[in-house]
Amino acid sequence: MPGTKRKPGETAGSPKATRARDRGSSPQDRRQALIDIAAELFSERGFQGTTVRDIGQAAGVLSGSLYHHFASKETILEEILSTFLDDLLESCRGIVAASPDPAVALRALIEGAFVSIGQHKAAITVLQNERKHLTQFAWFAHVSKVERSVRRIWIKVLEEGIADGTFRPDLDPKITYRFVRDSVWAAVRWYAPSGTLAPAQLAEQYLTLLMNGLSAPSGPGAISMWWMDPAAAK
Amino acid sequence: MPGTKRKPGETAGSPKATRARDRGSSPQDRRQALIDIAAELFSERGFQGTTVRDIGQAAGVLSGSLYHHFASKETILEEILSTFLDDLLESCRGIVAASPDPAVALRALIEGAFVSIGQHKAAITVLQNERKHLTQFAWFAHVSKVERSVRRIWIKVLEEGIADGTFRPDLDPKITYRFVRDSVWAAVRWYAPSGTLAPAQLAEQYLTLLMNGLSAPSGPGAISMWWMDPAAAK
Amino acid sequence: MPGTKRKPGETAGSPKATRARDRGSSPQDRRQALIDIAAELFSERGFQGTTVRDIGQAAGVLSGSLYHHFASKETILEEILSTFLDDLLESCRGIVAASPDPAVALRALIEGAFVSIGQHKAAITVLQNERKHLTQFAWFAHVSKVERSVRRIWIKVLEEGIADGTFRPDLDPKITYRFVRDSVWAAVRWYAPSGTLAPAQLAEQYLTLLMNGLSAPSGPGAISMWWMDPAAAK
Amino acid sequence: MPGTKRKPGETAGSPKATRARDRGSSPQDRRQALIDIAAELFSERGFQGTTVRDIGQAAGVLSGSLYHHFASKETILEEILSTFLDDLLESCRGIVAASPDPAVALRALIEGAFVSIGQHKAAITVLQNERKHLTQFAWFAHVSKVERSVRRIWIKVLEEGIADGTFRPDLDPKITYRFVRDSVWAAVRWYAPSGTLAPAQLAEQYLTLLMNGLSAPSGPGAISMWWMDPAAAK
DNA sequence: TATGAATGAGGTTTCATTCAT
DNA sequence: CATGAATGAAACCTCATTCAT
Repeated sequence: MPGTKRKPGETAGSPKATRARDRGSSPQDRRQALIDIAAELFSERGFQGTTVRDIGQAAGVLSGSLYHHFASKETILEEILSTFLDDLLESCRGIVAASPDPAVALRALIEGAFVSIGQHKAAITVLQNERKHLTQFAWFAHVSKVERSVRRIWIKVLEEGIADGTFRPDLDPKITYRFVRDSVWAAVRWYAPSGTLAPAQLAEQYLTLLMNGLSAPSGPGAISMWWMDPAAAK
Repeated sequence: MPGTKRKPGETAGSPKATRARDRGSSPQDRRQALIDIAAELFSERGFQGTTVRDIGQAAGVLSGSLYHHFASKETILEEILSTFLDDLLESCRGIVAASPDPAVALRALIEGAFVSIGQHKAAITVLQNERKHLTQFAWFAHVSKVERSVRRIWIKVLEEGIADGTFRPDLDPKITYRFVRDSVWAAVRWYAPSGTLAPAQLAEQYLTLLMNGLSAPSGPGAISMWWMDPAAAK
Repeated sequence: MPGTKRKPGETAGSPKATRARDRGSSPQDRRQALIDIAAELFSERGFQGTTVRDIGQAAGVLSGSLYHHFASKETILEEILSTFLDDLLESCRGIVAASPDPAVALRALIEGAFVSIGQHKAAITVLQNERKHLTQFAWFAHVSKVERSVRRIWIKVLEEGIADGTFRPDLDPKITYRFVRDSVWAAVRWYAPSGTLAPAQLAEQYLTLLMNGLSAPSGPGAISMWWMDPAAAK
Repeated sequence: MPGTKRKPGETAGSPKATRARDRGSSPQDRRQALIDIAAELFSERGFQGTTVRDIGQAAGVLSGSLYHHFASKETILEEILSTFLDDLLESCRGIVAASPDPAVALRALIEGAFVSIGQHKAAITVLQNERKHLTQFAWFAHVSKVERSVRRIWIKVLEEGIADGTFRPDLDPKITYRFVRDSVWAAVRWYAPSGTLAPAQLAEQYLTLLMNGLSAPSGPGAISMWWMDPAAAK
């Protein structure tokens, strides 16, 4: 169709354009819907890689209209991250309050982290990918603070487990925490909860690996040390 | 308005301005030096978060001068990623060629991955954080291809280890590979090889955790299954 | 160097700066006005010789604002050329449909071409000067296609005129078409419709030359002045 | 071949690179060769559309090297245009000096113009396409001056032909000059002297058209008036 | 003479944000 | 609340030109 004039700038996408107005929901719901749309995009393209135009388009409004709901693009991210971390902290607190036993607590913490991948994919993705770039913002201090609270809970569980003989004593709780946290959350990049692998299955695989290690169980007391440097092990 | 002079938007950093021309290094070195500078910045601020002005400034030249050496900002990244993956593949191939034993091979693969954190920090960081945004570029196909080759090597080692009874048979090699890969490379975000923790120490901690699991070794035959779902375990 | 403010590289022309927002025209008009401004500049300085800053400045906005209306500088040109050629084709089709006689049709085609100089100066100028550089763009295919349609119409008229004995048979219609087309449109470079020479007068001069040639009519019954405007000729 | 490092910036094109040095010719010849190369590119891509890198590459040297031969890109163009116009003026002067008869002189002038298309394609192209942009340069005054001299010669021939009854008296010599000049030179855009159409043939077609007009010759005194508006002509 | 690294100005384009309607 | 036109800063990139080697 040559000769057809194109109109750039912004035009609210035709198919979704109606969605914007015929929503009988409360302003709070509208706001949350926008946050969810933005979160989806952030997790797909990154925070820097998502433009406010993208968000507006996905929501069926023009970019300028977003500023009636949020002070800035950053504000949206702030809300996404805060919600995630507040949820996470609450969940962690509930877990340790309910589970005096370190082993049980750790298991629940890990499962909870896996579950959060499904619920807070965007927040986890952005937090992993763009933390450095975000630390410059004042509001990020709150996020960091909550993160530290969560960290303290995990480390306390690990330390108690080591103290009471549940966990092996030759591990640094801080390093261990980072490994566990990172390896659980790294799954955010490839794990799609809607796929063939149920969250519980995935968690099971991971717990098996994490708790018993890769080595095949071999006769009682027969823990070999093959992974030590053979030369050094003589 | 002829005769009107506008303020230039960019000036080469004053103290280094003189250094720009009297650099006595070979042409190949200069190019590599620029790549290294860019890599450093990419790993700190991300690819999208680093401007060509930043790179130029860090190198003591104006941004335009970079285009004497590289066709585009993307080209620089391409070279960083290709170099990393080519190195990695070569290293992996050498390892499996030299280690017929799956256990020994796995150990070496993991150590090699840790070592690469120190050498290719930028590539690993960018690859983790901006993979999605990168797949749209044609050149990324090569990167993906090499990644798949590496993946095949790891999985083969895991499968062989399971087959010969070294590794526990109840793990999916593909999932296991992803966990191990992710948890090793996730360390790129916080691990500074120049710090107090030597790469070998870190690798040792990780191997301990990975091979034997978190559980403390307890008396002969006393492998409890506390981490199983308590409800299911009765 | 935080806190350092750099002089902006561009400022909307001061006297018109206020005009930018309170323009009361309809959206379509605004768009067309921008196209007209750009066309004027393109015809004066060429496409490559006109910067988007020039266009913005002439329109009283910053260059970036143009991208609210057009996807790129090229898009503006595309629209200018398409409009011209669509108009031209329509006009040619109307003429041949209304004039079964080749002689009458040719006269009308030439007059139409002269009139179009006044209406589509920019398009004709750019098309003549930068055709080669333009063929690399995909959208130019449409322009070329319409040009070929116009060409077919002209050549058909010439062929019919030769066939029925109106035009001299010793001319190649294709070459003749090119000469006529080029010599009419070449006038775009020096002809200003607002000057002392009215389009009709110019067309008349050209038709005199084209139809009878430079040679003075020598035979008996030599009719002079036939080319004058019939109305004015009494 | 992934992993292959690309080197942008400039590298003297490999196949032609040798041409640069093994030329045993005089510096004058070298200079002229560069001018010819530049002329070719200017006529293909326009002056603004040709970069000094393009010229250098076509000549097998780096762009910087051109500045040993010419003060600037503009200087090259200046030389191309001056040479053309000096040649043209000389040719025109020779023609009118040798042909006292206006009809013969005009014919020779036109033929000469056609021949010049083959010899000075670049100059004619650039002059047609970028005249406006060039008038701002001081050196262009010389070009304009010579152009005016040529114009004076043509117009004199036309005026003499009208005065002695050779050319029809109802034509404005100035307008006629422009038409003839433009329609001859417009052929530069599509006429390839190396093609199937010899320059002499083309000139013949054009002279036929120009001298006798499009109308088929019909019995003496039988000049029809078909081109008049039929409606108005009754 | 030629090279190659650099400059500096300026090009097109992007994008978060503002604001009158 | 939404629109749409605009801003202004900054992004990537180009290119004529310079100059030490």
